[in-house]
Amino acid sequence: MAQVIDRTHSPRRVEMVRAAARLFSERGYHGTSMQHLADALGLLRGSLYAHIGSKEELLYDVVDEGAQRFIERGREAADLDAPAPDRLRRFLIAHVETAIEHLEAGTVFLNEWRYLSDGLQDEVKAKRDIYEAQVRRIIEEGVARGEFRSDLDITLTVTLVLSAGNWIYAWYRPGGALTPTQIGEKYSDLLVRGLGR
Amino acid sequence: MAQVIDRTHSPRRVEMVRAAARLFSERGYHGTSMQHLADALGLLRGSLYAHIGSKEELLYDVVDEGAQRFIERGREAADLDAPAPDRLRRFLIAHVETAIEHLEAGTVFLNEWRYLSDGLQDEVKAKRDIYEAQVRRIIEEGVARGEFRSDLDITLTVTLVLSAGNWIYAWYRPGGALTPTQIGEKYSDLLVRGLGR
DNA sequence: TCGTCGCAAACAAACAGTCGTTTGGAAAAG
DNA sequence: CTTTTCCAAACGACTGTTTGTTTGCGACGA
Repeated sequence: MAQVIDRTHSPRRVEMVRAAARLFSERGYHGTSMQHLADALGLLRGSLYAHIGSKEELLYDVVDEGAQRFIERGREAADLDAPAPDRLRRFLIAHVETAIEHLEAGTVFLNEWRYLSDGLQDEVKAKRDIYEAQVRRIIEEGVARGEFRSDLDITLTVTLVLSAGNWIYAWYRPGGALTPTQIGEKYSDLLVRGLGR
Repeated sequence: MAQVIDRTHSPRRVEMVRAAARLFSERGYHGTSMQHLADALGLLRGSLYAHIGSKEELLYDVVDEGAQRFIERGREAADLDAPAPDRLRRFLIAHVETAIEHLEAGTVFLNEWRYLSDGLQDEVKAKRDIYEAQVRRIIEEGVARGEFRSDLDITLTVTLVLSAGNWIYAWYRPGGALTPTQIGEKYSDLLVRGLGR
């Protein structure tokens, strides 16, 4: 019987989602057992089910929380009343800041979402599409207003921007030389002006 | 007893590595069981151990094979006697072509290498560093010769190039509108000239 | 202040399977 | 006849989840 559990944000549940984010990001979803989770919280395996319905529900919570944060921070930048290069700059800064403030949840969002069952995957994809549309809007309007080159392949340009942002998880480690803001700044400069002289 | 198995490239073993690449890329390393592998090959679980020493050995083979291919194709481009922008262009084309020709092994290389035990991880990291150094050389020489901007943050620039290349796995699906060569071309143009006019 | 009720949280134990791996012997190949 | 390949069976450990029961605590009326 697929037990449905209180969607409340009880302190204990929040604690579980946070522990899950850490473990899933370190060991992967399939590499993390309910035993690992229970150990991290000082409980027995079975006791977790007083707070959650299933392991997958926990994965979904982590992934969805990550997606939600990106959408909200991204919209602020995309909705700005400013030239496209500025909006792109603000967008990238927001992205890098968000990614780094929530490294663990973000890592799970990018690497483990595909282990969700089909229905839940669709919900995640929908949010990912919303985020991508924000970038696309910035690029398209930049081209329309003559702030970006008119010969851009829009789709590939959007992909390049997202590549830069999402690959953060593969290399950034806390305590690096650059602040999140600096990384965002430099990326947008690099993207807008290019490597050439 | 940690059985060590013939490192030969017997046909049956090659077939296993290929099946492992497919399954690991689809279901992840921990999400793939020896049972899945055996089913794919029409064997029983235990029979696999006539050809391999362990599941992890299989993962290492897939990952290492992927890394090797990138290094070899990358060197051809990095060693060219040509202006840096041209070498970068050739490098990106080679990268995208390699990635797409071996989508499955490449996906495993990027997503699953972290599940290797420490010793094997180090070997993979060493090869990854070799590849990164190839990009770095192109960028540094481009700056030194005045072909790229002199105010580049070299490390971050290298990271951006690798981001573009590695994120391929997240979005490319066979049968897309662009050929691997076109993707490489457009990426290098975008990176060198930037989005701005 | 006391007893006791209700309730959520956690335990203890078990469910039916699956995990990666090893072993001994049969079949197949050369 | 030797060597490789595979099966059949088992190893002990672990999987996610469910169950019945116990624990501790706040609210309650007297």
